[in-house]
Amino acid sequence: MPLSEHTESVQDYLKSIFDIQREHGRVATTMLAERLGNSPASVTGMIKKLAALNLVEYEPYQGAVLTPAGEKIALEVIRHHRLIERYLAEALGVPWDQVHAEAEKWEHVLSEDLEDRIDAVLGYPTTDPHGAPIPGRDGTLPPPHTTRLCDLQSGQSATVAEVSDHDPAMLRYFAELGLRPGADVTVVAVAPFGGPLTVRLDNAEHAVGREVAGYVAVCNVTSGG
Amino acid sequence: MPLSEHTESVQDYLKSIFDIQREHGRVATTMLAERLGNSPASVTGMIKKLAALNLVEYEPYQGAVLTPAGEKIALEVIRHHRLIERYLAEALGVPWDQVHAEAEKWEHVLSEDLEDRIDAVLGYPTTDPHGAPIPGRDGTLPPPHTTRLCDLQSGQSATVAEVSDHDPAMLRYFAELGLRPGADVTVVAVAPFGGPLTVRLDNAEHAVGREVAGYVAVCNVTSGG
DNA sequence: GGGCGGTTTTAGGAATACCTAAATATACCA
DNA sequence: TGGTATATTTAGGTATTCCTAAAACCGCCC
Ligand SMILES: [Mn+2]
Ligand SMILES: [Mn+2]
Ligand SMILES: [Mn+2]
Ligand SMILES: [Mn+2]
Repeated sequence: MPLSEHTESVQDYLKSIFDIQREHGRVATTMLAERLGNSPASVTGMIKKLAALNLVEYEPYQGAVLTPAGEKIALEVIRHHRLIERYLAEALGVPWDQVHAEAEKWEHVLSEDLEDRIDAVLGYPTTDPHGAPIPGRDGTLPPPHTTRLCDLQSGQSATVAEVSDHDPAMLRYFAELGLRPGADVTVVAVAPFGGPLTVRLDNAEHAVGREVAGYVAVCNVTSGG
Repeated sequence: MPLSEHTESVQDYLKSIFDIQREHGRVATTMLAERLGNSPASVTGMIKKLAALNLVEYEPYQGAVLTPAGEKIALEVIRHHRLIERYLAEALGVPWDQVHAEAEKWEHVLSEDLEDRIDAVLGYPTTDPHGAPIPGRDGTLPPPHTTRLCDLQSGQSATVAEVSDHDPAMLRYFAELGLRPGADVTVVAVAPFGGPLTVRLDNAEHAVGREVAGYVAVCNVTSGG
């Protein structure tokens, strides 16, 4: 059963449910409604439909969880999305703050054959331009990163692993700072009372808000040096 | 007003109306219904909607004709379609009997920005892989070819200009024969009573049915030699 | 343990784009 | 010029996916 067995709407719901579930466990109606920009009432209706299709398990008032079948489709859509983002950035030079919007549309009409061709042309990449992992053809996906830039303490260094890709303006800001996946970052100072972090990137120092730093995942954390 | 102002359905209707209008003038309900695979009743309904949007002129029982606004959108969709076909064939190696189906889906979600990037990467091509002209950004399109392979007489040579792209099996047949845009073809013999043509391509001779030869447009016709 | 606020579902409806069956207009032919 | 076959439209319906407003539920706090 290829993706095209399901409507674009169903694909988008499953994708969002997957994302929320990763972060929060069971998916509440309102949270899903906010993410999708639909009314809670509409979301209830669609969740019931997904449950009837055996794509989610649903208990009224208790939220929804993906079934294995639903998760498989979600991962397939996410694979399309991230492969396309990577392709647009690499092969067509689309700026990284624009690839998301383009992929959002294309992901639903990509054939499996074209998916494979794109994968091959790119040399079977494992991450999208924002550092997010691309699910394998078999639906495998590494666990999410656990450490964020805002979790680091003064003096610690790390490698940028992934940045949030939903706000184009924030992505342009990240690009300005040099805050891209693979970049080395050092936390020079952490202001108290939830204040900004001072970080060093490419030998330049920048003050960044605590909240923004929460949208950056890091790995390879080392202390001092 | 970008393409996305109109539904995919509207885009497909306008494209088909444009195609039919080129060949037959005023577009009859039934012919459009056949092309789209919809019932005539549905087509009547949509034509009335298009007329309300000022995209076609419509006289009940007399068929429809595109307005300038409708034609502009049709040409825009066709430009997307043919650029995408070309891109898929050239950049991703999609076989020429498969590009049509893929482009049919992608054409509706292509942004103007990505359209420009693809155009540039391809070096501003003027035809798709089947020889059909790609409308310019400004909506210009050369007049259709007037001579078909089946119109040639014994002894005449010509250059293949364009082949029909709607039947993948026929495209594979054309590829086998070497009947691709730009190829030189000579008509060696024409059987009487609507019989087959014998044609020479790449120094090999083939008998092809009169009907199939009607799906091949030619140019640069020369007699004898 | 009752009440209250926020969450969620139900009820009722709108828009889009299809369909089949029946009615009607057109065009052609005798 | 009437009659009929064909093309087209109208009438009535279905499926999808969204909406707002109102009702129902859940959990927390006093
Ligand atoms: Mn896929
Ligand atoms: Mn991304
Ligand atoms: Mn365009
Ligand atoms: Mn083509």
